[in-house]
Amino acid sequence: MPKIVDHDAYRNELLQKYFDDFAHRGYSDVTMREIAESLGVSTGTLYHYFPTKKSILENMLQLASRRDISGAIASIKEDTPLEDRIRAFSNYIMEKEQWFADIVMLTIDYYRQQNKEGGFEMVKEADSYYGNGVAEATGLSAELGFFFTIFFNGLVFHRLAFPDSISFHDQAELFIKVFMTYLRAEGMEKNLKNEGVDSGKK
Amino acid sequence: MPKIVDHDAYRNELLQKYFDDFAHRGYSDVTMREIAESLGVSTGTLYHYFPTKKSILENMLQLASRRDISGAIASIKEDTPLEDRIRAFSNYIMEKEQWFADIVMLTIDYYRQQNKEGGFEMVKEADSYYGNGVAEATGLSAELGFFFTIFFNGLVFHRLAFPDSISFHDQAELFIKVFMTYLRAEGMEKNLKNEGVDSGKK
Amino acid sequence: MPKIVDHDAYRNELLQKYFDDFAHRGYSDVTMREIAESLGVSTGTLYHYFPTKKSILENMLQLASRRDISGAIASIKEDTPLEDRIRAFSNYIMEKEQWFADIVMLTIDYYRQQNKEGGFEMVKEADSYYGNGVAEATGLSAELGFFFTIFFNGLVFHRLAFPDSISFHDQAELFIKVFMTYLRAEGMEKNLKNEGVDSGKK
Amino acid sequence: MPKIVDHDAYRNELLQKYFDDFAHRGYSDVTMREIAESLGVSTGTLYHYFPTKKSILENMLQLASRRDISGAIASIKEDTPLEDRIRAFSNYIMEKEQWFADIVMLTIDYYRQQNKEGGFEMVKEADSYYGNGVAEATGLSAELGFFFTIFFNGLVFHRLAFPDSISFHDQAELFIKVFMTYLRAEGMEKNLKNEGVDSGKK
DNA sequence: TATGAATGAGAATTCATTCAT
DNA sequence: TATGAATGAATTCTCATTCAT
Repeated sequence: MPKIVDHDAYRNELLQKYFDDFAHRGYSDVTMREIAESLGVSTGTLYHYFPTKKSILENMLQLASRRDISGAIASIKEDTPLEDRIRAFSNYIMEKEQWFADIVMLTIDYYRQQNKEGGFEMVKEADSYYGNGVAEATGLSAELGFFFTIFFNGLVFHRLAFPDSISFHDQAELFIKVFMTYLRAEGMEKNLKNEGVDSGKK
Repeated sequence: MPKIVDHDAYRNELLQKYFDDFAHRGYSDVTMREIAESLGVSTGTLYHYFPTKKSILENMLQLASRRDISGAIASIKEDTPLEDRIRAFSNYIMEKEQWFADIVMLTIDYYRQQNKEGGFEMVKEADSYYGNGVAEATGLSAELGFFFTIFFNGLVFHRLAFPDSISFHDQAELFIKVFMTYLRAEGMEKNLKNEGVDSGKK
Repeated sequence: MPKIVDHDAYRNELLQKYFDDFAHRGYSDVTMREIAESLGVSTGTLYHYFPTKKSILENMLQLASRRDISGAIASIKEDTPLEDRIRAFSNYIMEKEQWFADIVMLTIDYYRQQNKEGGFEMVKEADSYYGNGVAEATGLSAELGFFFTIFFNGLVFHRLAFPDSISFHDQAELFIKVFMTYLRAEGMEKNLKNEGVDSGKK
Repeated sequence: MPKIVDHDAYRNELLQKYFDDFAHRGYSDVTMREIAESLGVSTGTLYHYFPTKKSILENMLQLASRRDISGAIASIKEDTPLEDRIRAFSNYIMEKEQWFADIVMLTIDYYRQQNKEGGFEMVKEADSYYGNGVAEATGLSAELGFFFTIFFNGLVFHRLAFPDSISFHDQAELFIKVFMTYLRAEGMEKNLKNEGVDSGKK
């Protein structure tokens, strides 16, 4: 019998190990040799787990979007007011800002590969992470869930491009203030999927 | 003297012609030969105008950020209420969505090159486009100008990655509603740099 | 003891199963993994039976040349006139044309490997199949045996390269006509090794 | 203006220079790097003239089949008896035996590539060299032209595989004897396209 | 015996750049 | 200025072979 290896587990391990470098350097600027070396395996072994370079990007994004949702949701405690939930999300993103920036960059790489001849389909399931996941975890409507996601993706992107330009914390707090003002003005009920959450505020 | 004018004008013409392909395919996936062919010149000629591939990216982003600001500002009429100004900006971005998506993508490429050994400095002036330009054109504070910019960059990015996910118009209108609600609640004065613009309320 | 019988029998089975693919694709274009997969064994097992890829080619040709001769000779009935014997050979080759084409191709591969550093010796015994075997089975002189063989190898080769060019049957019949005309003209006796076979033609 | 090079002439020069090695080592066993080195150019330059490795094989065979016919025909003098013409052909092949062996081997390579996915069409025009060209140059019928060609291809192949087995000269003379016997017996007229050639003997 | 994970040298091909014309 | 032939290091991917289990 051959060496016993949990193929899938090892694949994920490799993906996570190289996630950061891959995103920062960019799909096209990273070489299979470098990836292999960095992971401490031979190129042959790398190809044993990933048939093509593309498949690494594909699997990375898939893995990321899954961990993404679960991680964010886990950071939210039950039975807390809406503002706290939103702030919890915001803090979660701030803490993992680099990681979210990685996802933004890999998404661009993915988009570009997708448009190539022989490219692959966009990972539809990643879309749920953008918006629906947020909505679910906060109790907001899907539209507002996307609103939230869009802003924070924009924030992550902006700070990636211009690190010295703005403060994450300040813009995030501004967002929360603006957002909460709107929700209160409009009346919470309309914007919440689940009645009773954070209501009754005079 | 006329030579120099021609030279620069021709450079810009080349940059604009290939801008879209460059952004969509990505810095690393576009070859100098392809650029040359697409522009109808030889590689030798291309190198005559741009000493390296990097310099094309550099000049492209520079050109983009300049046209960006001027175009947006030009679309705003004087003496209009704040909401109209904001909507004018939003509409401008919607109409040129593809162009803004290109800038987002090229910015990522630029960021990545910047981090490389021998990479170049980030174009500082591009930052003004993000935020300060908006603030200036609308009369908002710099902080709110960035707030605006961040959201719309997020929106452009999101729709780039997930074209079928959300509507530009709907999310933009939602933003305007949220934003205006906040401005009205907080009192316009605090958020405007220039008194007297869009005032007279009450 | 029974192990060894199994071992060799299994080896031959593997060789025969993959003979055709090997010849058609070519020694260098076939991979050990493909061979293994096609045979339903692991690469490890394949290496258990054949220490190197070269050894597969070697054993294949050896096996082929043996079966070749025996098969052809078996197809010839005793005490038949020379023309019938020759035609029997011709028919045998026509029926197994693909098989003979395989041998032609593998022989080229073999020749090329032989010329390499570390290459192997030509299987001398295969030569007997070309010519001597035919001579023996038909009662012709060695020289005419080779003459026969040469023509039919040429025919197989030509049809391999240009399948739509000529008919096997027509050219074979032409050969027999030409050949028999010559034998009759020259006098059979001179061209036959064994007197008495197909004689009495006073 | 760029360096002035006669593209096609240089291509042919490269093809002829490497013809022999290519055939002997085999399509799959020769590397582009080796070809380039052997030709004294860089791999980049090699690719400048041949977009793929396949295209080298393709062009080589095409070039060969053309030179083949013209060379053979040129060696035949006008107004000579048929037997002399045939012998002239035979001598021509004997002198260039190595070269014909090369073509046989390359043809096999070609056939194998042709059968691959993405393979190319067989060079139809090469078929004319086999048979029709001979017929034309000797005045024989097409069928007998192919008969001739088939035998000599077989002879070349056989001597390639088993160099010590038979003599080219002996088998060639045997062929001529057999062939001429048949032609005389059948009556020349039937086998000649052009009346009057080499007839009326005795 | 049998398996298939692991290896790493080497394959075909690409590409930014140079430079003779 | 303009051309495109030439370069060669670097890229993705392959594959015969080994070996721990």
